[in-house]
Amino acid sequence: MAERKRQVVREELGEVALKLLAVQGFEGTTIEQIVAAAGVSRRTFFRYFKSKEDVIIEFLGDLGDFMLAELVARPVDEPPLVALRRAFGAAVDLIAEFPQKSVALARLTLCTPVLRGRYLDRQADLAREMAAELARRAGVPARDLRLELTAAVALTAYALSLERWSEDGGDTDLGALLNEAFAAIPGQDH
Amino acid sequence: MAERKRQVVREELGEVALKLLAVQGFEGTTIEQIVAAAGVSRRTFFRYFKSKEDVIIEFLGDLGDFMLAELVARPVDEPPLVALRRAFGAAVDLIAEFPQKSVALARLTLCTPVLRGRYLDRQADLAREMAAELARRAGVPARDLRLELTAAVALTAYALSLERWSEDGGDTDLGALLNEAFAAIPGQDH
DNA sequence: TTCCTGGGTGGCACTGAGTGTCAATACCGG
DNA sequence: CCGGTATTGACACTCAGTGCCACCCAGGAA
Repeated sequence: MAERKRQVVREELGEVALKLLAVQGFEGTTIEQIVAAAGVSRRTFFRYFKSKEDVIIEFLGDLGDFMLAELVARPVDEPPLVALRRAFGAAVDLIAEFPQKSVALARLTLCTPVLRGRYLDRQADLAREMAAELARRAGVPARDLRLELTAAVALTAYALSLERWSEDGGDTDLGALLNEAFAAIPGQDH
Repeated sequence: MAERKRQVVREELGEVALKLLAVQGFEGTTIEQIVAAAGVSRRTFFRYFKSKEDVIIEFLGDLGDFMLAELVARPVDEPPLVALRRAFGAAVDLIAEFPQKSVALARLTLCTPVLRGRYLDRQADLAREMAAELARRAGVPARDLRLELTAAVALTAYALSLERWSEDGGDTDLGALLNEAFAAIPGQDH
């Protein structure tokens, strides 16, 4: 009951914030403006989000968790790059369901230094976790150099696709971009 | 003349700051403490550094510029990954000249979220610039997917080496770690 | 109905980063 | 010794983020 209300306030705050941030830019928008538009106090904002960045970044966190879960769900006999591509494909489908919101989010993240930093940080973390999962599947010890590099290059391919997609304004087919980027990864034909 | 003095103050400020930050951590150290130890005013600090982060990050920026210059200086007929490995090797030699300072810098950067974000941001930028240089050498249009992925994976190999090296406290041979990491990059044998 | 208890909220004051402004000062050539 | 330029310090300000406390408003117990 009270839990429902919390979720509603949180989503409302997130929506209002994204709208303002997308229009005025990250640095150009103060928390004061966000909470005024949402009708809550400044103090309450910080009860829902650790920082201004977190309003935007939490979407990325959720998406990362989703991608990792998809990877875990892939059959164990798939080669690493195939499993990664399919896992990312599922995430891409999720993104494509809300193209306008995703583009706004991506644009804001990519052109705001502090957000881009947090995004890349999360990506590096994800690469580590994915490499660990790939190691588990392959039955080799964690922190395998090859697998860490594989996860990193796959995530870079994904990031490049997303970047170009958001530059195009979300018009092109993100799934196709992803496949193209994965096809450009060297050393997977043997 | 006055230019000399500026450089002296800047270096003194940088040294004092690094010492304090390494001991107390990034968040745990205030600008107040740094300027008190350096004997200048808070305002003056911000005349030399754009932000607290910049005291640390500027070293990374210089190193990145150096690596890029080394890459440009490599013979054009070297394959991309070889040219990158050699360029990084030169940077590694530079790092190995000041192991204690480099380890402090690396540790601080890697375990402070906001600094790690800036570092990764810089690394992504560098990957883009290096890919552009590789494209120029190869005579292909810029923004080549393969080359961007190559640059990104090479920088990841470098970053992984640096990470393990700093975890070891700088005891191991960073150059050897780098070669090992590059050897683990898939798809370079043909 | 009354009490009272707990989660959510707003107000307030505080720290710390970062910026603009201005007066003072130090240093240089003439 | 003097005038101009660059550096500095001091002060005031904005904004992010945090701690604290009083308040309010449900819902359960007497």
